[in-house]
Amino acid sequence: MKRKPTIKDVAKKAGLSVSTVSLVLNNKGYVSEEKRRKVLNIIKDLDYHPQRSARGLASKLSGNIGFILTEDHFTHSEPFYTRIFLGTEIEARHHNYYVLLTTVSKNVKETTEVPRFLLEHNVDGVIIAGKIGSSWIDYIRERNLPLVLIDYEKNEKNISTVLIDNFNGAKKAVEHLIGGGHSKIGFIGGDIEHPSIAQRYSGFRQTINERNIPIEENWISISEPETQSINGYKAAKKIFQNKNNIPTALFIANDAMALGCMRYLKEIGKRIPDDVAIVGFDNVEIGLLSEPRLTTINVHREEMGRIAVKRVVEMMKSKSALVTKTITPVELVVRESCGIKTQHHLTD
Amino acid sequence: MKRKPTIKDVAKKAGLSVSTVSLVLNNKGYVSEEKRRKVLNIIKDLDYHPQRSARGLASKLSGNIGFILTEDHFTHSEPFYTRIFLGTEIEARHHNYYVLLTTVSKNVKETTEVPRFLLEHNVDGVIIAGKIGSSWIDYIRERNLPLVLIDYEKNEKNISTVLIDNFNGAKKAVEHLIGGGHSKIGFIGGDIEHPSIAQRYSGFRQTINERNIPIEENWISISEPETQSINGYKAAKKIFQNKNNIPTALFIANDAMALGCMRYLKEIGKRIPDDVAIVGFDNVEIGLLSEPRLTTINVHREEMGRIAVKRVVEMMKSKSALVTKTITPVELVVRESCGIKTQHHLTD
DNA sequence: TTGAAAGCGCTAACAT
DNA sequence: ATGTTAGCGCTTTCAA
Repeated sequence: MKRKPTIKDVAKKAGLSVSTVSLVLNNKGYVSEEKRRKVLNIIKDLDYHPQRSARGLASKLSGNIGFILTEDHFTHSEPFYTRIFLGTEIEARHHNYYVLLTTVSKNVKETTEVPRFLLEHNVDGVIIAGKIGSSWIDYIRERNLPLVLIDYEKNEKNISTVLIDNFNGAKKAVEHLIGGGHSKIGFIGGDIEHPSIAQRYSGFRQTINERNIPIEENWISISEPETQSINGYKAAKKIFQNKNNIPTALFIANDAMALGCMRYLKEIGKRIPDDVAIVGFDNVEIGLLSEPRLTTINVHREEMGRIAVKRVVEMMKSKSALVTKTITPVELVVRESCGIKTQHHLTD
Repeated sequence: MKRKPTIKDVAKKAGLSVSTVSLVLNNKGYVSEEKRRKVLNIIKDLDYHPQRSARGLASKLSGNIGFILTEDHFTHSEPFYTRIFLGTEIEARHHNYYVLLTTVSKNVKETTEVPRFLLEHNVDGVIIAGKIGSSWIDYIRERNLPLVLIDYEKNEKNISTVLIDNFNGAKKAVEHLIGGGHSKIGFIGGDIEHPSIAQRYSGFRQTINERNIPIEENWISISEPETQSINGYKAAKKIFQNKNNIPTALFIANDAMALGCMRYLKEIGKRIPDDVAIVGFDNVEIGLLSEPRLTTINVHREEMGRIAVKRVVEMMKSKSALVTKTITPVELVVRESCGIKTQHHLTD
């Protein structure tokens, strides 16, 4: 078995110095077109690939991007965040970076809890997805690492973010229901502390107001602690306990809760969408398997991951830490749970 | 901002040589208990963490484990494999390794397609989850990298594997149905080329035979190309097209297909479990949200990931590439889709 | 535009 | 049991 070629081998074969080869490798400095080509060819011939650790040691850069997720997010909202993660991996590949994923608890507790890639200076930038404790954000910023948040923001902190157009998503959902003839519309939110949920809620209220539809506070649930299916179930239970005053439609802040809610409604004999129309948010895969299939708001999760990587890479290249805020668009995906046919029927 | 401490700083402060510190760091050689303690304390004081790339360069080891998934697996069977991946991450942490995840197409096509971590010698071992082309397996073995397969095996290749006890899982599922009084039991398999599916199928047949129940081939579908929900849907359609000869129960080789099948059955007005009882396999999270909730066979996905890491680490430490085959147990999880109550009711 | 040489932080002989 | 020293493969001044 032959040894892996090194930059020396390339240099020797090219009759050039190691440093010239290095310049070609990194697209730096000035190298004549002729020699550049020559080097490139030899690299291909030898199937040479520079070794990460050597580069890292010499350049002080790891070539890695850290991706942090809170444990509960990874465990519960799995399909939502894994898709984002997949996006980061794909995009990172294009920029020749690796993504190191790790999960952490909500807040920094002790050093032993800090991701190793931070302790070992093994990442050049960090992406955090979802709601997370401020302590983490501070920790990373203190270390002067480029940081991008996905689906979360802290206004007071001035950090680059990649967000969802939650407000307009909510607007589209509610307008769709109104367009379908509904005027008794409720809302289930879950953890209202999460900016995304708060925005969806505000989109809901504002749209209802704009259309001069009275808001019935009893049909609104924003006190659940989380946004999982069970919270949707419980919220629905509360809303429907007063049998004389129930909504005919619900806009629910995410699909997981929408599914939980549907389950409860079926248990008490409500038909969906005939008795209660439902629109969710996120467009997770499960919505296609539910009965009826879920009308929802599509979120470009993979794309969000990709954008986050682009931002981090920008920040890493130019140290001018220009703070950006990218809002990704959303679309209504009409299926059966809303009971409304539309001309703008999007495919799944 | 102060410089990150290096091994030299530790050595100096301890009044010892760098090599002694290095020995302590790696638990190698002989260092007196006294000095060892001293070094350890100083490391803690300084909050010193050895730098990966320096270690990598000097030791020829990257400290990374590669995790390869085929694209379709990541995209379609998301919840199944992400949980395995999570397990690898957790276990890797204990051994001080990072896991680099990448997706590839089913077979090696060209060099540009080869995961960078292989090209750049950036992993010390590899884990592959799910069915994958032989070409990938060969590629990795040629490079002499420790390799462990999860939920897949190639008998002729002699590779370490972490598998599911598919046969007994199928047995448990079928026996549960028989115990519930069913004698007209069908099977939906999907991609029968996958060893796991083949084993579940064989468990099905053997159990039925043991109980002297006639097998009706029309109730068996093993010709679908994949194992996704749509395949379950289509398979059910075929099985139920002859209205005069239909089963009262189905054992379905995975939950995704079980859900697809349930959807079809509902469309044609069959009640579950009253008309058709269903048992799936895998215990994916969605099964809890279905209507009725899915009876299934639980697979320890996270644990499988952890075991795979343990095996790879063993192989990396001792070059004695002892081939191991670990079969992880499964349990029946009784919910509503089978219509059978049991004393051994497991929690979710 | 190219080359020589120092050195990144660590490990691993080897010497003591 | 501990220290000395030579690299690991690359990037990066600095000189030419």
